Amino acid sequence: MTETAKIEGFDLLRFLPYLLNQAAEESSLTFQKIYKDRYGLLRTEWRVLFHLGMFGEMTATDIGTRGKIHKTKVSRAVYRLGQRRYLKRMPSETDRRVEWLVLTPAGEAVYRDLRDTAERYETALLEGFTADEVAQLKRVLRRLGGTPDSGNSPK
Amino acid sequence: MTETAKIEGFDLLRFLPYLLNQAAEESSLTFQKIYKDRYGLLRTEWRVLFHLGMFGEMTATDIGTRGKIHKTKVSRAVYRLGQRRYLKRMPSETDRRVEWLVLTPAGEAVYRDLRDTAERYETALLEGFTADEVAQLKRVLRRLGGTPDSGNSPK
DNA sequence: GCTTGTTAGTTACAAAAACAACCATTACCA
DNA sequence: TGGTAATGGTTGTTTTTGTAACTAACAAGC
Repeated sequence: MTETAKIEGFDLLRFLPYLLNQAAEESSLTFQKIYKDRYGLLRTEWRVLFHLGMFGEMTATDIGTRGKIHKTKVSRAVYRLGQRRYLKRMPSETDRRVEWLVLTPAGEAVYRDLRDTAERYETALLEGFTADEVAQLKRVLRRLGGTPDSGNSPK
Repeated sequence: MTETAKIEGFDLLRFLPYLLNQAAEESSLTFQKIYKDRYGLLRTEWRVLFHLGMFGEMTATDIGTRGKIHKTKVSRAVYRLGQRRYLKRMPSETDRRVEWLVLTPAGEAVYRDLRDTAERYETALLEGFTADEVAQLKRVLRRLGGTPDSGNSPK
């Protein structure tokens, strides 16, 4: 790597959004290979699947709100997951615009496999950091990302 | 938000790659509006510009390696930055495949403006965290993202 | 009931990214 | 040398995404 040093009082390598991107890129590229190679899933599809696996029945809008995923992305992911028979759609009895989404047994199996893999992957990723560092990192990231503190938040 | 609770021992909201993504997404979407509205830059273009502003002369490959940006993305970003006269290309004397890239005065001006904006943005983003938290966050992120410790690293 | 406004979700089209194939050069090495 | 591999960079094609506009259903006020 050839380059001329050119120091000014700003270092891209310490610029937070840059660091966040690099770290996010690195960690999701690695994990992406797994769900893509193993099940042919796209990033959004994986995210939708995980939401359903974790929370059970949800509507498309619920998923979008929770995961900050745009509704068109959710819509297309749901469509593809449906085609692969990883989820089924159940029309709501009370509102005909709404469909409840729920994983099929096949979808559940994929979810469990990926969830376990994710857990192992995270463990590997965090090897070498102390429990304190990890806890603090996650706390800070949650605040930065605007993630609700815990499982439930009202609309 | 309607949902059935379905607790199993894994929480997507605590899954590190997920948190990283949310935080990265949040922070770069906000900043994206600035460089897009103000200069019509694309994300990759902004990143390339910043690299050049920070390190001075570099080749396309250098930028790709440093920033983990695929070479086709770099190539197209360089092309567009060239069209806008934000950078100029200088053929290498020793290797006719290589071109050195360097910002024009116009490019420098854009860089300085965006850099300063970025600095203010980061300050706002990190308001409410202690200096210690920030330092530790960045240290951890650098390690996760495989970012070289400081400005210079040999090939 | 009927008009107006919202909400859930899909679809169409344009912009951007991923992927692969491709020159032109330079490096390696028998 | 000369032939093969590797490198720097660009271009073409296919996937994904982003943005807007749209349909269908519900809600609210009069």
